[in-house]
Amino acid sequence: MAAPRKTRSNKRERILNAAERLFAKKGFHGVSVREIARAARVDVALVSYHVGKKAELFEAVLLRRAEMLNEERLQMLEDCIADAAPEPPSVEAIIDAFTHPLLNRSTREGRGWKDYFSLVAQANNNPEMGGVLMSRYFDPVVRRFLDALRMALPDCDERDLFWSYHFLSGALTLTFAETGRIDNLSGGLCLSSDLDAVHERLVPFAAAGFKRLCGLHDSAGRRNPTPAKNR
Amino acid sequence: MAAPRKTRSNKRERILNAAERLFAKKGFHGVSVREIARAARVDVALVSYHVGKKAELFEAVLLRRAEMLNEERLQMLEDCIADAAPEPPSVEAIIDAFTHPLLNRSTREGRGWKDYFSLVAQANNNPEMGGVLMSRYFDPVVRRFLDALRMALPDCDERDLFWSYHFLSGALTLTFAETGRIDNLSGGLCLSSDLDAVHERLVPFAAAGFKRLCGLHDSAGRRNPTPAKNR
DNA sequence: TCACCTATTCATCGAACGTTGAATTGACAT
DNA sequence: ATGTCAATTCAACGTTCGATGAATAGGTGA
Repeated sequence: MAAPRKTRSNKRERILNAAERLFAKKGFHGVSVREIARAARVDVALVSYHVGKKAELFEAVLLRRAEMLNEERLQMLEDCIADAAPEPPSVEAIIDAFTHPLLNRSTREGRGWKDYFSLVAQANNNPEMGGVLMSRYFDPVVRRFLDALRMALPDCDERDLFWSYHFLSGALTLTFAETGRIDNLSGGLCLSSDLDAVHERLVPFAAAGFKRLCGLHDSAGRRNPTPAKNR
Repeated sequence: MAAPRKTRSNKRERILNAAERLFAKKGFHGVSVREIARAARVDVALVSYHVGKKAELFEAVLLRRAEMLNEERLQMLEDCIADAAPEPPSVEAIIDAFTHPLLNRSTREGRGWKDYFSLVAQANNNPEMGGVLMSRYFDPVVRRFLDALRMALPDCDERDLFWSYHFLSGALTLTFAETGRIDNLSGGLCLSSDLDAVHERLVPFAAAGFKRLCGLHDSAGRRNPTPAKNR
């Protein structure tokens, strides 16, 4: 009974790991099942046997880490609410609870997580299935964060709140892609891989945006200065 | 001489249009050259003849609209600088000059532009070639905008500036993808396709972020409240 | 009219694709 | 030892892929 289960082999995990890495690098259609099997050092038929068709393999990869991730994010959110009680938590603290578990894992918990987030970044920007899959796996947690933000930003307009989250999601997503573009642009001063530098800046950046958009209800200066110019 | 050139047929354009639409929907590897040729109602060999290999086709699609886009954006930037002179322009005005030509074309100038921006969104988040291609086609313009932002935010830390632009780029990029995720999340209150609603909000949101991150140099409250907590 | 050049079609190449049925292995319970 | 069932291998299915060489069509200038 001390012996670990050896009956259920680890080949399914190997397949998921290889798929994660390759899907992250080349996208769903950019990798073949045979290539994944080769990378996992596994017969190609085992992919169908253990996971299913190619689309199911992709979803399995996406789901595997989403669960523990969502768990941790909800825990951090509850903690930050409890810490601030009976006051509502600050916008900064909420955004930190939202982003920290992601950025921290990506920098400190191995290649797998980096690949995973790169995969999520591509899926999130893919109109073919991105909206559906991301909604399915992450929106339940997002709704909880929006609830917290409503506490911190009372009487906030609902549309402003959703769009502000959308902007935060976009900034976070592009960060995960780690395309190296900012490395070029900044001449090496900033590095795509330096997610600590991102975290340090994304929280105040997004918090300022939320406050500006959702905070005040006098309309003065809130909207775009030249909105109706169709030029 | 009044007759338009008919010798150079329009089949190359038809190929680029079909490629634009299909690449936007399914990504580079998700579409076959044969599928593009079929959609363009053109023999498959004509794709090679007029454009070249598949990768060259993708770049041709990307390049085609980038040129006129960059031209317009630089013009708007110069205008907004001239309007404010001798004062530096506001951060809001600069960001508006950066985003307006994109969002406005996407909403008001036909399906082709919407597809194009969706394509850009996917390329920008693709680690395989995204960083390189985006840098090549858009970074020259971006550098000009960063120059203007340095005028509006004197003594701004360079890294803060680059990262702030990165966040703006991510927010803009996810908007272009139009995945429908925010439609689900908001229960139909917000629509991915409503880029006017985005523009109205993205400018103040990002401007507030830039000012918070790049504006003040007293360190109080600027950084993330819990930066070094490795969870 | 004829030669020329571009544009277009046709047919086909070898390779790789996703998936599956049938056969083989290996450990465990009876 | 024998039967059982999950895990694994092997071989092959029909399809589609990206690319190209050879043949054809069609307008233009000589």
